[in-house]
Amino acid sequence: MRADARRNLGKIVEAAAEIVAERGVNAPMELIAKRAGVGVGTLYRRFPDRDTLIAAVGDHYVHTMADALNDAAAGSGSAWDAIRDFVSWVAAPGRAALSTALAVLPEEVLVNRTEFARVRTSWVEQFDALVRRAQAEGSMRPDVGVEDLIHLLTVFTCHPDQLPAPVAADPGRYLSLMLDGMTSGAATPLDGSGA
Amino acid sequence: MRADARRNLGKIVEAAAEIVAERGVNAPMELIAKRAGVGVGTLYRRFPDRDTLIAAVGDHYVHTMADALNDAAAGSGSAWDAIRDFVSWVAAPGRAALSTALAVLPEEVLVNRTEFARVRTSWVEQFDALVRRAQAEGSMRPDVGVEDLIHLLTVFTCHPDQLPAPVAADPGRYLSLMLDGMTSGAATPLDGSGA
DNA sequence: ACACAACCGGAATCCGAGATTCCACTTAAC
DNA sequence: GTTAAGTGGAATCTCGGATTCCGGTTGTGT
Repeated sequence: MRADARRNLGKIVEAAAEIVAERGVNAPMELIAKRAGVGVGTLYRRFPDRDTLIAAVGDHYVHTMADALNDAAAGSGSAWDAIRDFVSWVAAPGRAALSTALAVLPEEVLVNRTEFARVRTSWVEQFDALVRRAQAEGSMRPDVGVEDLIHLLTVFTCHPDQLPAPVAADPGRYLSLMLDGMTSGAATPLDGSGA
Repeated sequence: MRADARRNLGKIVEAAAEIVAERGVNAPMELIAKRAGVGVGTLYRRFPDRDTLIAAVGDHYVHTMADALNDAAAGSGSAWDAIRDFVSWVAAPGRAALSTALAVLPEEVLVNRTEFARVRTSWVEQFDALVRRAQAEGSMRPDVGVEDLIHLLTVFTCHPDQLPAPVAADPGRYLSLMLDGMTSGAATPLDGSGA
């Protein structure tokens, strides 16, 4: 493979990640090509069909998440703090919000994608461990689980188009509210002014 | 206007409300017609364009909300209880969840719709009063407002397609979590098993 | 019961967004 | 300098959905 071809491949996956985050799994291929600065032809040569491309995006995404979770967990604070850190990392503005997009993926797309499945599973496990740790600490209420956390993350990080504008503009505020709902103790103050 | 025509008109608005809740403001007209049990022709005769129809749906919707809020507020409990009641009413399964759909409406559609604007404004005001009352009671934290409540309601009641399946399946769970995040006191137990 | 205007349903037609193909033109690599 | 890999994007094909139109119905007044 020629050097420039490899370079383009990278640009395409990156662009696809952005566009998918913005417009969902069915975003026009042409948009992706444009964002990547290549022609549609190039896109199709590299990824014969949409699924292949999406799968590549999935791989990329799940790795990013795993790394971020690792970082958060490695911090010195409590498990709860780690969770809070990770959540706000995910909710940071400008961060590609692929979760929702990928969440609706039909299973077929990821079948045989062992790499993706492997990384994701281990990510969930690690996240789950963190949650249990936080619950053991007594800082998180016991009647919620990782799944709840993941779902909420998914909801609040999905693209602006899907969300009421004010929520999209400040997902962190609402995520924080939700986290407060998950503590066993008192609420912490929010960022904004409060309506 | 003939009696059957009037009857159809009602069926159409009702069907439109359902479909819009399910598929958003841009749902195929044909679906609406089918749901209403009429032909597309009939639909177009009554509502020359999509906007007219959507506006009608908006009127209908805002009235429903206003009534529900009244009922909740009229109850004997605390303001906070009233809020909780109203929120769960909105989140009840099967309830048409139009808010998100209508939220993305371009302003033009509702301009000149004085009826809609009037009812909505008064709804918001009443809701706001309730919130302030709850805050005065000390049961609701002071750094959130009606708008937050409305936004969150919007998020969790929007159509399944827009939401991760688990959230769509049990919006009440998440709504409850969010309400807990809004109390000044401790968290209350959730319905489900917890992940 | 009759006449007729208001109504109906839905087939037929029209339209635009986006997928996919194809090939003349570039350019990295040796 | 040669050439095979790589490129962009116009042209074509598809399909979902909007909108129109009209022959057939059905309330309604007499």
